[in-house]
Amino acid sequence: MPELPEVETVARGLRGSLLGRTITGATVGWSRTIGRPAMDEFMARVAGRRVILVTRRGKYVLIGLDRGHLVIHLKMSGRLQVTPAGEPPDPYVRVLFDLDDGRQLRFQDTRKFGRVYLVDDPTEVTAGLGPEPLAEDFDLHCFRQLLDRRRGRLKPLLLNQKFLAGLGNIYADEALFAAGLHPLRTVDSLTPDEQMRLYEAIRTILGQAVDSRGTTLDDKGYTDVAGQAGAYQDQIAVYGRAGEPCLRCHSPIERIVIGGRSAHFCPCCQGKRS
DNA sequence: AAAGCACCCTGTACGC
DNA sequence: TGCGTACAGGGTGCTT
Repeated sequence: MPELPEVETVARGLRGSLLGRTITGATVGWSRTIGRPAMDEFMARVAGRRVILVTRRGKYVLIGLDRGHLVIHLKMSGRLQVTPAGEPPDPYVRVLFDLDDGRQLRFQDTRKFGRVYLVDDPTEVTAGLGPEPLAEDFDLHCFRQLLDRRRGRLKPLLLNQKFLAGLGNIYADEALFAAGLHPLRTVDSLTPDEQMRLYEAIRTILGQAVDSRGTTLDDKGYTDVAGQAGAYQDQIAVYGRAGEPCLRCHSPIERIVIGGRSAHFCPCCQGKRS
């Protein structure tokens, strides 16, 4: 599932192959994939636009055009691939962009949860997002201020994109493990030292995952723009490891459901109480 | 503000 | 072997 590190890897890959290219046309295979404007207007307005910028905000890929911006969320199963001309069609391609060099940018998405927007200003889509956890100016002081305005349990908070942009289920669980914090711990129960550990854990885990070009859990999982898998799955400590021994203390990893979402943790290394 | 849940989808895992 | 069903997952929107 693409989270910040995967989306960052995709954005970097796209930057190399899309910058300066002109989109000669677009074909939509599943109309609901287009968030806005309506499908026909989308196809008409994107044709002839040149790519001048590729960035990321939270889990969104932002493709700046000479007029307007494509804003793309991969959700669970979305993939962006740049393919050579003549590549055989993929059954899960939802949006196809033809490029002026003969290649294609393909948005593939088996689950159809992903969305592609064409807007004048990316913040029309991303306005509600919290800060970027890897931004240089996102320091411990900022993080403490964010925490002070929140209540409730840590796991749902880390998944809340309005709190912090970019964490998903995998890296939220990994960050809580790295910080030694139980996912059901509440924000207001954190000591200053625990706040710092959580801050450091989020930054360290995300940074390492970006360096590893993301997590690919299985052959159907995430890949980068060239179709290559990430490598962070080799460093996963708790996510998807229920019943397996903790890498630190060998206790069996537990899996519980919090707010309708799975949470994986070591009951020994991540005590419920501080 | 937080919590719980249905919804959007489909491949896959599982029970019989 | 083959069928039906539950489930996973991110985000939104609704209700409590």
